Amino acid sequence: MSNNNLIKGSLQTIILKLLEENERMYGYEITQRVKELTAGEIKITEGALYPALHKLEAEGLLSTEIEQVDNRVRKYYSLTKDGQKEVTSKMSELQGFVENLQRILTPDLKPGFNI
Amino acid sequence: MSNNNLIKGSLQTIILKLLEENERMYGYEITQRVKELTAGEIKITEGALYPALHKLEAEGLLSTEIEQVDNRVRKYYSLTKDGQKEVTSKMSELQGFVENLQRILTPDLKPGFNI
DNA sequence: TTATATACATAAGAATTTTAGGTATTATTT
DNA sequence: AAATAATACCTAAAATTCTTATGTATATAA
Repeated sequence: MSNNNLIKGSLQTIILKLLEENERMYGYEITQRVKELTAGEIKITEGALYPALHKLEAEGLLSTEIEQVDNRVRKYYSLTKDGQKEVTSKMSELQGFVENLQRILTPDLKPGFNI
Repeated sequence: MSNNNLIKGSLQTIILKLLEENERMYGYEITQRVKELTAGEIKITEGALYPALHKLEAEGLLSTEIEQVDNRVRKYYSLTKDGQKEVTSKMSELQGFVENLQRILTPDLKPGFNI
């Protein structure tokens, strides 16, 4: 796990959104899914991921179940009720931010453009 | 000046891009332009802006001229040669990151979608 | 005359991430 | 058989970037 740049601030949203789509996932699985979805361009570092998961759990947005698979411990995360509400909120926050970014960075384009 | 959050790291790109479009700008002007372009939704704080400008100047991407306007000091920033190259690089980096973000967060959509 | 706008700046603290380590099992390669 | 990579968790120091709070100073508006 290493190098990307950027991502700062969007990691929580990524975690929550992936869990909205997948019911439950474990940490390592999240890193692999992101790598796969972005053709290896975004690599979630473990030093960023695990503290983020622990924080979301401490905030009551995620719950955990530990399972034994092939003598290896897996810690599965799922959205709580509060977590489910938070996904929507965090997603529209991020979407709004990206739209504003585009307004700043591509001043020629009008609303409703293509990337 | 207050609250935004999200995508820490895009401030440098914003500064460089605005200077690519405007030849020269001073700090306060940048905060106002961003506020105006985003209908007040993104407010660049001075505590973030000035250190960022100083850092870009220290890296040789920006140059400065100080001017007196109505008894008030203004510090105008312009892109250096290196700065001009860096805009392109930073812009495609950010654009690529946003595309990857969309791949993670909107798995239904195919490349070339609308925001 | 008091507050707001313009215009710069810094410094403490918070939040997030990178880098670098650590443990342990299983699978693959040499 | 031994070494490496992959799977799977974790933490801690340092770096980076941002917020919040302050400070200075002039001009304008209430």
